[in-house]
Amino acid sequence: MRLTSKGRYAVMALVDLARFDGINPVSLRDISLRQGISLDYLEQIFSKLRKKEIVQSVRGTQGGYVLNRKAKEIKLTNIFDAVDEKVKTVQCKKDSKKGCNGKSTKCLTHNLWDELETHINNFFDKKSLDDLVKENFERRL
Amino acid sequence: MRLTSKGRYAVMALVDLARFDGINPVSLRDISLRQGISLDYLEQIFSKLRKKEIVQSVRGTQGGYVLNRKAKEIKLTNIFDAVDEKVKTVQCKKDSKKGCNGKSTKCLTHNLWDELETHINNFFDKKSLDDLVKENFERRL
DNA sequence: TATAAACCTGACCAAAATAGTCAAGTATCA
DNA sequence: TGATACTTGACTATTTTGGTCAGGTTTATA
Repeated sequence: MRLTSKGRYAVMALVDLARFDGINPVSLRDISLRQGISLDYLEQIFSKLRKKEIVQSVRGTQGGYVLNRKAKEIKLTNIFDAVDEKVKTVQCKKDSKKGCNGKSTKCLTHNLWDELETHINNFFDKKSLDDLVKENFERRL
Repeated sequence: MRLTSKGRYAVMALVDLARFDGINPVSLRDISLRQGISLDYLEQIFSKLRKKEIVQSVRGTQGGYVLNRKAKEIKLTNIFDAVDEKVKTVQCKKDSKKGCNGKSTKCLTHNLWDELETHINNFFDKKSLDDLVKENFERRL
């Protein structure tokens, strides 16, 4: 099981951006340089974040992106959801015609994976962007 | 983030096997048929489980596999570990020469991923094979 | 002791997902 | 009217996954 870069990058970029929340837009170029993430890739990611109304774009010179909601109200769940980073434990859910592995019944461990998903999602539901910014800020003192 | 089949199959197969714990060896052929997992793939998986002393093989006719420890003492962590299913959230750890993304410092979200790993591993540490067998048995009543 | 059942090993491979790059725009501020 | 920055979509190399295939070896039992 692994977390993909897309999800990680999205969170990193948003933490970077959140530090300037309310001050001025942050350009992707700056984020790219500071976080070491390819600009082109960031654009793909921010396009999705914008569609899900997590950020707002500001065009033109001195433009960039700003948060569309308070950092406290942006949960990691929202971010992962926006960039299609999902916690997938079983395929069975995809085509509900079949059970698991083509059987008509649930596989022996079906409930387990459900539990695990819930467990992980709980973690993401609790954490807000604001939490991350604060943690990071405290660490620097 | 997704869980790979290898980890899932390993757990499914072991739950299947654990139901006959102490009675007689279970052949991979039987598990393959019951769980709908390719025999060849099961062999790969059980080879790893045996090396980590989670199961023991019984050769010859009527042979198969048996648990090498009590089901209660086999945690999911052990199983995942055996089949190289790891919870990987950050790459940074791999080459400790660099920080994250080639920076000399930890990335803004490094602690977050560490926390997440711990959170997930806690879940796996608590669950034993025995728990799963019981849950499954109760569900059938 | 022959043979079939079952384990064991390693090489190989196709498909999917990932992690981007590249190109060609459009909008807007200064 | 540039320069800056967002916007979009197509494309691609690499890696991982999820197996298959071939050719063994070992051992119980008839």
